[in-house]
Formats: sequence, C-alpha cells, structure tokens
Amino acid sequence: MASKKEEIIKQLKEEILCMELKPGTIISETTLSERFQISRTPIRDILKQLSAEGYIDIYPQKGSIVSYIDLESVEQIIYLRSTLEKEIIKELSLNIPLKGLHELKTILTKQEECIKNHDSFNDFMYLDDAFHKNLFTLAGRLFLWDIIQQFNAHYIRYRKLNMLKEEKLTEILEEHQLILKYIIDGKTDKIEQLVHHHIRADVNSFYFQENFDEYIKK
Amino acid sequence: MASKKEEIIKQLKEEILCMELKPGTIISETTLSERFQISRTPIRDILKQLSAEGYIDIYPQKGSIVSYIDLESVEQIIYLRSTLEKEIIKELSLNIPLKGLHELKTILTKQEECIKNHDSFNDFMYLDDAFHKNLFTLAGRLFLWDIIQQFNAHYIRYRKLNMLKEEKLTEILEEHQLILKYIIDGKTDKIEQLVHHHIRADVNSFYFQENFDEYIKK
DNA sequence: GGAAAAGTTCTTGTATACAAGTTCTTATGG
DNA sequence: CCATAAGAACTTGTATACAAGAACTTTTCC
Repeated sequence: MASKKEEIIKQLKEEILCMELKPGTIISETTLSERFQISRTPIRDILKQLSAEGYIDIYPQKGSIVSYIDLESVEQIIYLRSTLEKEIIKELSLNIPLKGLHELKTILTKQEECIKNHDSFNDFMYLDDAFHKNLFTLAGRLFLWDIIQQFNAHYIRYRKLNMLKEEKLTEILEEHQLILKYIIDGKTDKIEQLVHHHIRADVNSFYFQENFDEYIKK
Repeated sequence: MASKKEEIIKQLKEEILCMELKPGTIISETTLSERFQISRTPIRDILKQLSAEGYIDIYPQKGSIVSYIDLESVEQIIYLRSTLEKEIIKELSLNIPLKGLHELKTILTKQEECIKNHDSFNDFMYLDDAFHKNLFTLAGRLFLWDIIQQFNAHYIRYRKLNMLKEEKLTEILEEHQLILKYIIDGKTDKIEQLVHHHIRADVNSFYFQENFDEYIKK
C-alpha cells in the first residue's frame, strides 16, 4: 500500500500549498490517523517526509504545525534557481534541439490563451513551472530541478500570497518569449541579465495581499 | 532520545562513506535493531532518512541495500557546485570581509602542513571541504551548502575511490591559493574558468583504483 | 486573590505482536 | 533428472499497547 501513503502525502501537500491548511495549524497524528483511517505508524512516516520538505515543523515530543513561510528559504531558492537557470539557458542558446523549441513554444501559446481567457492564477503558474522545468530537462538537468522542488514549499506559498495582477502575468509571458528568442538567436550575452530579472520579478510586487504577516516566520 | 537516533545515523553514514559498508550490502532492520539494541520502529525512521540522502536504496517489501555509487548523481552535483561556486566567488571578489580572508588563509596554511606531514587523504579532504564551506558561508549561502551536503553520498564516495596522488593534492592547494588571490585582487573575470576546472579536477584521475566497477550503479 | 504544586490529560516516542508479501527450500510429479 | 508447485522461513508494513514527556487544570496553601 505504498500508493496509499503517496496519496495522503499528495493530498496534504496540496492543502498546505493552497493555504487551506494555514501556517501555524496544529497537525495531530491521531487526528490524521482518524481522518485517513490508517494507524499512526504510517502517518508518522508521512509527517517525517513533509517535515523534510519544509511543509511542516516537528517539535519533538510536543507536536507539529504547518510551517510558517520562511523568507530566508525563499530568498535562497530564488538565488539557486536564478544562478542555475542563467547557466542552463546560456548552454541552450548554444545548442537546443528543434523538438525542445517546439515544446517551449507550445507552452507559451497556452500561456497566451490563459491570459486571453482570464484563467486562474494557478493555471498560469502551472504553465510557468512547465516552461522552466522544460528548460532544465532540455539541458539534461532534470535532476537539479527535482532537487529544487524538494525545497519549494516556502517559495510556492510565497508566490501564491503575492498574487500577481494581470499586467504582471503579461510581463512574465513577454519575458518567456524574449528568453526563447535569445535562445534561438544565440544571444548568450543578453541572457544573464534577463533571467536574473525574470526569476526575481515576482519579489517586487508583494504589497497588496492582506493578512500577509501572520503567515511569515518571525 | 532523539540524540540516540542521531548517533546511529552518524555512525551508519560514516561506515557507508568510508566503504566499510560496501555498496550492495544488505541492510536488515532486525539486524540493525539487535546491533544498536533498539526496536525496529526507530530503525525504520533512520533507514528512511538514509534513503532520502542517497546512502541506501529501499526496495519496498523486499529490503534495503547500501546504494551503489550513481555516476549520474555525481555529475549533477559537480555541475551544481561548480555553477554556484563560480557565482559565489565572483561576488566575494567584489566584497569580502577581512575576517573571512583570515579564516581562508588559516585553512590553506593547515593544508600546506597536511602535505608536508604526509597526513591522510581524509585529513586533507576535510580541509578542502572546510575551505569551500567557508566560501559559501562568507557569501551568506550556507543554506545552499547544506542542501548540497544532503545529496553528497555519491559524490563523497566517488571522490574517495579516486584517491588522489600527492602531486594532485598539491595542485588542489595551489588552486585554492589562486582562488584566494583572485578574490583579494578582485580579478572577477579570471575566476569563472579557474573554479570550473577546480571543481571538476578530481574527475580526471579515476583510473588507478582497483575493484572500482563493482561499486558503480549500472 | 494569587502563586505554586500536584494531578490529569493531552502530546509524541518506543516496543511488540501480527499481517502481508517475497524468496528460498523442499517435495512431488512427469 | 528436471520442472513446477507447495510450503516454510525469511523480509518489510501496519496496528496497537504502553512509556515518557509537555501542557493544562485543579487544588491547596499562604
């Protein structure tokens, strides 16, 4: 029944990422075991894993809570991503397979439609992730993308709180298009600055979300 | 008794890293629970963690073995380190605190002595790690150093198998000294190439270790 | 009334019994 | 003799009982 555990983990991650389970919420082993009709032993395994990925904080012999968003983690992950993606995209600009270009274009087309149709922020951001993940994959660095995902709990929630205005989404899309253009044209020298700005862009627009502070780690 | 678990983890990690527990060795929960005089429940917690960090592979409902060295992981971690360190050292070359310079120099002095005294490979590599960790710390990126450490099980063992000749150690030391010189002189432009070579250097000398192949993941 | 201490009721941590699955051995039939 | 199937002896996975610790409530004493 490994799949049952996986199911529960997926479920809890979703609830935490979409802030249904708010930072600070007490996580009780017995409550969870009743909810999912499973004993405490596998629940403990699940909590260990969620803790390792930053979703919850375990206080030994006291209890666990949904982790508060740690701005330090967010900043470090942004730095990591921006540094790696600069390098990766530079490499792609020297040599990218045609099939890869096609996949990237397809994603950008979908993002355009997303904006036209006024789809949800989540749908757009799903495509944003797909675009960046594709870059890693094309460069043979999916391994590193997966590592980053394991430390993403804080970053994703942060981004969610900073819900972007529609004009911001357009900006993101335009930058994606520009990145792709630079890759195609082999304009290696211009990539560094653009990617640097692109990864950090959403950090600059976090002002209009209410009740922000109570979710942040002090 | 969280410290008891930590002790056991530390012990097992050591035995795996120094190849006392060879890749492919079967890890039995009951055997470990007898050896450490503790029940299977905490042992399972320990195995989960060792698995997450790549030290062992768990085959559900079958058993666990000490992981074979995965060359793919090694290559990816080297890429990650080299990319990050290029960036970090460039930043340090623009602005490094005096105290940091002193610490780095102290480490290099110890490495010199290490070579003079014909100390063990392990002692030298401990100082190598200390040097690089210090660079991360000075740049405010200890967070990222710690992430890398979590995926180091393959890299460390690989490096160990590639036991370096003494002249190679001298080369490493000289490169460290050069890195430090570039940082001090602010020669940002020269750093990239040097660090790139430095991180990848040990990859080029893996030819003279016997029985290498049986430890490698196919 | 307030403070400190004892006791109750939570929490998680550990040990163990049992269930379920895998592998190895043995036996049986062709 | 070999192949296949049945069963025994392992493995890990789960449930549960119990231990130990933390927090909260109540009581007792000043």
